[in-house]
Amino acid sequence: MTESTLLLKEHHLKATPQRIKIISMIEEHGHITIEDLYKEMLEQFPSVSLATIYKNINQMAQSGLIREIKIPKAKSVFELIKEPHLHIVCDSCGKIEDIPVETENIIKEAEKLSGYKINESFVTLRGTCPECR
Amino acid sequence: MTESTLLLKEHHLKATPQRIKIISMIEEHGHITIEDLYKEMLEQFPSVSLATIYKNINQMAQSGLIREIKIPKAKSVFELIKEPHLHIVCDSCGKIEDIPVETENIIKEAEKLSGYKINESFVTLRGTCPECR
DNA sequence: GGCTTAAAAGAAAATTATTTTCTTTTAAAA
DNA sequence: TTTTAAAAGAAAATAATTTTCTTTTAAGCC
Ligand SMILES: [Mn+2]
Ligand SMILES: [Mn+2]
Ligand SMILES: [Zn+2]
Ligand SMILES: [Zn+2]
Repeated sequence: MTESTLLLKEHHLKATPQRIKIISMIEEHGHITIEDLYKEMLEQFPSVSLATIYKNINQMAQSGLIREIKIPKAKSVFELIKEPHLHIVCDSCGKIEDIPVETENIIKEAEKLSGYKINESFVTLRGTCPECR
Repeated sequence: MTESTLLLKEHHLKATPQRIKIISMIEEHGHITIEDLYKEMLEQFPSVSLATIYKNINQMAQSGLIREIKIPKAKSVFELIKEPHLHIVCDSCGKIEDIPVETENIIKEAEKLSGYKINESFVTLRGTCPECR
C-alpha cells in the first residue's frame, strides 16, 4: 500500500489511480498548479479529463487532505496539509518555498486587537531569491 | 479637485468619471470585489462595461495605486495601498478587517532563514468575529 | 473657450478557468 | 465473483477575464 493510497483511505476517499497520481505529484513538487497537475497527469493518463482534476482537488481540499495557496499575481498552488509554515515567492523566477517561521506571536496579537478567534493563518512573502540576485 | 482625482493625477492616470467612482468606492468600502464594484457602478453609470472595470483595476494595480488581496475560499478584494497591515476574515459572515499588526519580526526572521530579500508581505487570517459568536 | 489627439469607454467577441450534467467504468465491500 | 455507489471521462454550461474594434472624451495647447 502506497503512501498516497494510505492518505486517501484515511480521508475516506476511493483510491483511484488518478487520485493516487495527483497526491504523489503534489508530494513530489511540494506545490503545484492545476495546469501543471493536468499536464503531468496527461503523460500517464492520456485520456484524463480536466474535470477529474478539478473534482478531485476540490474533494481533497474539502476533506482536509490538501490546501489551496493563493499567490499574489500568480496562479494558485496546492499542497498537502502538514505542519504550519509560511510561503515565500521569488518575483523573478516564481519559485515558492516553505519557511518554518513561528507565527504564533502575530496571531495572538491579532486575536487581542481584533477580538476574533483565529483558526488559520496564511502568510505569503514576495521578494528575490538568492539565486536571482 | 476631489481626493480620488488627486490620486489619479499623482499616478498619471486620466481622471475619468468611471475611475473617480472606482477609487471612491474602494475608499468607501475599504475592500471591495470586482463584482460589487460593477454592481454599484451600474447605479451611477448604467452603460458601464465590465471591461472598463477590469482594465482600470489592472492599470491602477500596475501603477501602485491599489492592490489585490486574495482571500482563501472567497473572491479577491481590492484596496488602496496605504500603511502595511494584515487582514482577518470572518468564516461566518465574510467580513474583512484591517489589523495594524507589526510583521517586521517575521519578515526579518524569514529573510534570515531563506536568504531572500523580501519586498512585500501578505498576511491573512481566518476565524470568527466577535459578532458571529 | 474652441481645436487636437492620445487615451479611455463601451460593445462584442474571444479566451481562459471552473463547474455541471450525463453516460460509462471501476474500486471496494460483501 | 457479484453488486453498487462513487469516480472517470466527454461534452456542454457557466463564470471570470482579456482582447479587439469603434466611438467618445480628458487634457494640453492655442
Ligand atoms: Mn507550503
Ligand atoms: Mn486592507
Ligand atoms: Zn528566483
Ligand atoms: Zn462574522
